[in-house]
Amino acid sequence: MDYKDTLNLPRTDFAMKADLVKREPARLAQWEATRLYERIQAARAGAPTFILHDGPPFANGEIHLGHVLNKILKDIVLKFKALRGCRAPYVPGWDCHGLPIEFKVTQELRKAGQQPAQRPPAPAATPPAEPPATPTAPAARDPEFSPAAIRNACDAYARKHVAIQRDQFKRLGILGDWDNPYLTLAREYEAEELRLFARLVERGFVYRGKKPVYWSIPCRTALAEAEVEYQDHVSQSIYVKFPVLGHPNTFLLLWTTTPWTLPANLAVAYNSTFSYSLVRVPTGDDTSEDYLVSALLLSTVAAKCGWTQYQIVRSLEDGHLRQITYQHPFCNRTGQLFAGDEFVTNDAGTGFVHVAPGHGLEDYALGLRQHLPIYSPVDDDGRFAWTDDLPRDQQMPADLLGKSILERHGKSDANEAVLHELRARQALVHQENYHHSYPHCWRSKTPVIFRAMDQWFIRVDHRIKTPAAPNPDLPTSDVDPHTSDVDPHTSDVDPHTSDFDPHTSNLAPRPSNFALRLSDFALRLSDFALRQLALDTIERVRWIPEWGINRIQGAVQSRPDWCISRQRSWGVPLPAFYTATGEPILDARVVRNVARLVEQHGSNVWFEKNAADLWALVRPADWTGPEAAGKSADTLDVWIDSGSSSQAVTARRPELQRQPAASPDARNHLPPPFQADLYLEGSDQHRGWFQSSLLLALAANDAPPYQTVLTHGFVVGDTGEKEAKSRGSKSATLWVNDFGADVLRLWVASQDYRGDMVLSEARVQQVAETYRLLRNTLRYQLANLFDFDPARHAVQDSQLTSLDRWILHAFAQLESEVLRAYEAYEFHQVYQRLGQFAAVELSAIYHDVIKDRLYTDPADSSRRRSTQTTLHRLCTSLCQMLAPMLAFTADEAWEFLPGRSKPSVHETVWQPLGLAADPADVALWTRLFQLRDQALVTLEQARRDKTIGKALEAQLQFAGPATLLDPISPHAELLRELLNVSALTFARAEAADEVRIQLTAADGRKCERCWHWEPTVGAHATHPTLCHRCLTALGSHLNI
RNA sequence: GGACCUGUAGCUCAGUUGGUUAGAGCAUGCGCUUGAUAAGCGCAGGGUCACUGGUUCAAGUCCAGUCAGGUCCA
Repeated sequence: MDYKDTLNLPRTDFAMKADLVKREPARLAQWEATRLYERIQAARAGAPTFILHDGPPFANGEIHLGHVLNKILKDIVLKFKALRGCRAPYVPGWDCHGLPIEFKVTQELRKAGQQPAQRPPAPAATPPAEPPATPTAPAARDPEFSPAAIRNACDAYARKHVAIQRDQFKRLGILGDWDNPYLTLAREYEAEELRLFARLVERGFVYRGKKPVYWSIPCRTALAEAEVEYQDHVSQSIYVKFPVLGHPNTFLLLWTTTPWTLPANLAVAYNSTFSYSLVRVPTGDDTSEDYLVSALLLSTVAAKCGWTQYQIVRSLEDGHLRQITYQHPFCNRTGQLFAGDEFVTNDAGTGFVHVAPGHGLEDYALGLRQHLPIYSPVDDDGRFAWTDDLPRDQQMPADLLGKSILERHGKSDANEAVLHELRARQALVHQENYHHSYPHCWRSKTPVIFRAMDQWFIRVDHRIKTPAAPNPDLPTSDVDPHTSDVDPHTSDVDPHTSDFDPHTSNLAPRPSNFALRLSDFALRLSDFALRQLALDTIERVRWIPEWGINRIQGAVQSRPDWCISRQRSWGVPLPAFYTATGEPILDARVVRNVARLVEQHGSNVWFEKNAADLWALVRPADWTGPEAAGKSADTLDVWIDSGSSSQAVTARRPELQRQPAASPDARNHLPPPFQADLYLEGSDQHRGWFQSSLLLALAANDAPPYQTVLTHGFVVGDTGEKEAKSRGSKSATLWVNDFGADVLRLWVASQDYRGDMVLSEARVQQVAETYRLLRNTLRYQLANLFDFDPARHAVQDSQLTSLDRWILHAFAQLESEVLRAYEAYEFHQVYQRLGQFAAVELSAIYHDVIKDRLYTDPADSSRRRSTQTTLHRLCTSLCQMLAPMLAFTADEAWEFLPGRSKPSVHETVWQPLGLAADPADVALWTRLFQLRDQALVTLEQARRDKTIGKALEAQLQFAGPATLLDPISPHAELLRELLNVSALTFARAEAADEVRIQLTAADGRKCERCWHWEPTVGAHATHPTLCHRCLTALGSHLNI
């Protein structure tokens, strides 16, 4: 007969080949059909909450690898938290407003050469012309299309891309409320954002001021960063004399490449760390002039200016320079010197930099610091013009007025006129062409200018006058637990029982050291300016990795006031009005009324109604201020959009509210409703969303929007350089289609995300190898559980064999390490530990050793059932440990697990096994593994000598002194099993000081069934090819 | 140009407060097995710890600088 049929060989339908690209979409469909996400949320009702607030990606284009990384990391966190019993909802979001979309849409509209179809119906009569928003309001919009038309097209565009990206995200196995994401274009969102803005207005944070922006002269429009292209350009580089007051014949020598900005010069900057020389240059027989120049640049400057003989009179430092006053070369005013170490360099020029606060960002920042006017004597056509910022007699000579800055054939009237002015006063020392890269308008291809415009700002150093009253727009966090509709008895998880061991878990819903209570902050905003409050708060937030704190501190410390107005159509309207004389009206009550209107009709209402109608709708009944004649045409900076999400989403969505606290004391420690446990984004967001969210939450609601902020690096290509489509990089969807989402997820988990992550075909291949290892591990276990029913066959702990106890002990250690790593967000450690455990402890040792007992022992023998009990436990926990990373595969394997409690692994609660081992056992096993290592060398030697092929052909003799042998000799069978040899004996050798191993060919013959070499083979007449053990095993089977 | 960060075997990661000969797993090579088989087991090779200098009895680890790469800013 064929004895193979009498073995308990493994069998399973869990395929070895993953076929992820085919299998994953099917599982996804099943998750959706059975509403898995909703089931998990329902099962966790009443459990401790973990709120991760999603940073909204931009609703433009397809997802790229950065999105993949970010969303998978978030999903791993949330799946882990849910697995550990938390209610961890996920509300995905999209950032829908902003220039890139408006840009794309206007291009498309222009290409189509027509107004969009969904243009609002034109009124019967021509609508009354709007009064200009302000006298200097920029005409930033595309004149070809009405704002409402552009906005409708942008809305459609954004929604289309939300749908595209949503499907791509879902394909990655990310569970969440995809049917109800938050969109910054939703009217509820916009309304809440405006209410937050109202709060800033009433607290005095918002003001109107001037700031230099890019300006395209032919297009008569302000430009955004993204609309500027850098091109090579030839500028006029000039060295100019500025007379020093009180020192005749003494001049500052300064350098500029934009002569036309000289009429706007209000200061000169130097570097306080440089040394400056006063040099005397002969100009005639007895005459000379003195010049101030940076010492290090002196020789270059002298060469350019043709100073052949000059003398250094003395050197000057910071202390001298700051006291100097100079006369403007052709305007009737004086100026001062200021330190500008950030931008005064020693690699070009003279060490003195011309400062025109209305014409440059650095100049502007210095101007603000020194309280200089933001003076920009240029009109919308790019021509010189007097302004009201300075008295007329201090401004440029009248013959400069009207000169155009726009270049024609490389020359501009304004530059020429200024040069003429300088020459006439002998103030021009040197002039040359200067080749450099300079910003140009993307449409007209002309050089752009920097020009100060009226803008709205948030004052970052503002301190509110009175202690904060509660924000009326915020839901109260003080929920009465008795009126809560959550029934803790229907929940899977009892928040009050001991699932959360403080020693092994920091999953307690709120680590108390990070519980930032409102009361801590409410008073402090009146004690400290916003910036200082933010800096204090930053120290109380947990930053992962720790150095993230440096980034955010740097960003907050160095930031200027926040310019929040944009001359754009696709955004939330900046709800200001203007009087007939152009005075702005910005009032919190009006803003709240606008919010109400927007909530009812959407923000298009602002663009579709004229100022009079709008004003009538939002004017407070008891209004005593000036009446509005015009409305703002500006939109809010998109960073206000996404930065408002703590109030617009975290505080508003019902599922993001916390479980009401059980005791009054605990309730005092409940964080405010807009505060999330975790924000998780790329490290570029320190300056972006982390900052905007923090400032807005503090300014409006007195507390930070997050307790912990985790950042990750970026995905780079094989060469370590940035991945970009332009470099021919593979798209995210292609990666998914080539490898499957689970391999990509595993790749994400394998990476230490604190640095850059290199993605390449070869490296993903490596991860795919690990994937196969893990999949095979699960497959082996499942295949050997084919006849196991835990309810009927499970063996009690005390009945487990020593080998089983060993692996469970090792597994318990693994589990606590994996748990720790997950909790510390160190997923690459999870990956390493699981991979190594599967390879070494399981595949190379345990799985290899137990084959003999699983296959050859009687099916229902206690030894086999003990091992199956162990396998069942291992496989159960392994599926759970893998589930956050291998979302599809772990769930697929789970379906094959006998006696599983829930349909999906993602619904289960992962309870660590925690089998503690007897210390004596641990010592024994340590010794056995030492001997095993030693024996493996002996076996390998014999294999090379062709004495044996497989280990079962060998028998081993361990010889040594009694002191070494006695502790292990009772465990000969254990050791034999561990080595998988046919026989193992011990021999006393008192003279030896160590154990020696001798290998010989095994006695007897090979048993046809178990493949052991046994002397008993041949003893039985009917079954001459079987050993005694197999005969016994087959006793009932064969009717022996 | 500035701020912050990263740089340990081909790959992914360990490496406590400085302390023997720098460790794993994967991959590679060579064997074994053919009852996990497009699997499994064993053995072996592989590192100037980016580079240079310093502190120290002792440096992958501390300090300074250089180089390469990234993010943000200019």
